Amino acid sequence: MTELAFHNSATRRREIFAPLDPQHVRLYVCGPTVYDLAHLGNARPVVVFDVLTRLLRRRYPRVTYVRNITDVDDKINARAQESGEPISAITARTTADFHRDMASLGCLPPDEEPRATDNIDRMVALIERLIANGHAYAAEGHVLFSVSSYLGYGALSGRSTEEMLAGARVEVAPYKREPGDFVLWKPSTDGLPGWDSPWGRGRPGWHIECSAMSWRYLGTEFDIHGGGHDLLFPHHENELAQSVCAFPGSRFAKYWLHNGMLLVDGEKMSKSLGNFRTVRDILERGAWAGEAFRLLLLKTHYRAALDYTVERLDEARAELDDFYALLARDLPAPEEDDALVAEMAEWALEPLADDLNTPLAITRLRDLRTLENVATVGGSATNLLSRIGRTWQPGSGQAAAALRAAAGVLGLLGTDPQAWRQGGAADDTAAIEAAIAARLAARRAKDWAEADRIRAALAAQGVVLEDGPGGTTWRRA
RNA sequence: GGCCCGAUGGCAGAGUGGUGAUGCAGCGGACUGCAAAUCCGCGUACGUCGGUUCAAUUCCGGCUCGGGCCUCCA
Repeated sequence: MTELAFHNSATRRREIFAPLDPQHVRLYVCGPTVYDLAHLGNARPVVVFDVLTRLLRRRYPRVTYVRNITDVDDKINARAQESGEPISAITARTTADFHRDMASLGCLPPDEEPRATDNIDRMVALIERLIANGHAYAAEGHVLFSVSSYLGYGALSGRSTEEMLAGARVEVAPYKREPGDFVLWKPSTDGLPGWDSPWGRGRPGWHIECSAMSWRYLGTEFDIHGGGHDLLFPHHENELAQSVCAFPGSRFAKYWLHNGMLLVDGEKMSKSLGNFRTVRDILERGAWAGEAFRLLLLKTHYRAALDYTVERLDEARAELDDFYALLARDLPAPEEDDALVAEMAEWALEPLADDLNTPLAITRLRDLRTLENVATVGGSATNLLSRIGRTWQPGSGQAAAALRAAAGVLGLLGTDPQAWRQGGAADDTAAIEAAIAARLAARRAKDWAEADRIRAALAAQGVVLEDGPGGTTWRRA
């Protein structure tokens, strides 16, 4: 099997993946701040790292995937103040919405999903270590990380302290020793969530929670840290600084993976810009929409920017229609250990080993589709086989089985094909079948006018007929 | 202003130092009573100016344009 290689943001180059413990791969991905519905941009890392995790699971005996829930944050506080809804209600509801939306996109839950508020003691312990190690200081109820105490600061995001100050947009506050120092702990007034600590009643800064939760579930060193590219600085830079300084000699994450931004009209989709569309908006388009959006995301390499349009969503849907048309056929099922099926599936997935090249893997899925169509419906795959350098002559059902297996690793094509094609209002199924039988009778009698009239009537109610060698099948448009 | 990334045919999007993926749309053919589905075939591309090379879309540099980060942000 081809060895895995990923682009490591920390070194800005492609590196062979060698886990710290080949028996147990560990990864941490930054999760949502639960104050509002997830937007399309929020969904990208969830889908991307879902595929990565599925890939790792089929190659390593054990994988632990941790993704946090940030349920203490000033944006949540602000939302509660605006709406009057209690914080706990907002975070509980938003977390449930997030789970539902991500499941609709075919994402499996992480192994651990810690909440920040359940790990305050860990954060306090971490901050105490940082103070003891001379990397943090308390001032006016705040605790700050001293950036100048850590020589490696800026290495991850590739910027020097001078460069960061050149922008001169860092917040200057009287309690800071240096402008670049960032908050680990801050005081809370009575109306705000707070926890008792050695520095008084307060709440954690944003960055410290990920350091605390990755430490708890994965230890001081683990394999992969993922997240959106916009988190590289300052969030991940600060996380790294905190963790390495709290545990001298440790390296924190070995590989840093960052997904590119999702754009709309050429601009980053974000809540602060107000140009976002929620996942829920997409899902409301129909039962097909979740998987179509997932395919849309995976048709672009994870590190590239992706411009979202509704046309692309429709295109992804049409492509899934074609895949499901094939899978809906009554095909013979190959043996469990069919060698050709395994070989074809492995070939289709091979591109994932090269920095998660999902677009190329999807191209190979299409090739498997053509091979199955040729085997089942007829035609020639000579040029296709020559292009891919293979001599496969799969029998009916073999390429389809490989397609199913390979697509499963991408989290695609898992829907029941009949449900995909004929889902929706189910109470007219008998009437449709009856109409098809009537049309068949008309065709036998060569009454083409009547046959076409029935077909047109069905089309008017959104039902498309397909006359195949095995009889007539139908789907909803 | 600083740092980073990108620029491929009508659209989307891989990849490669030399015989130019793939999908959608378009065109032609096979099949079909006619369609649909399916199969086969066709066309247009590598932002720009230089450099290296026998050979560059692919490597290097300048320029232009676009995006991201530097502040909450997936």
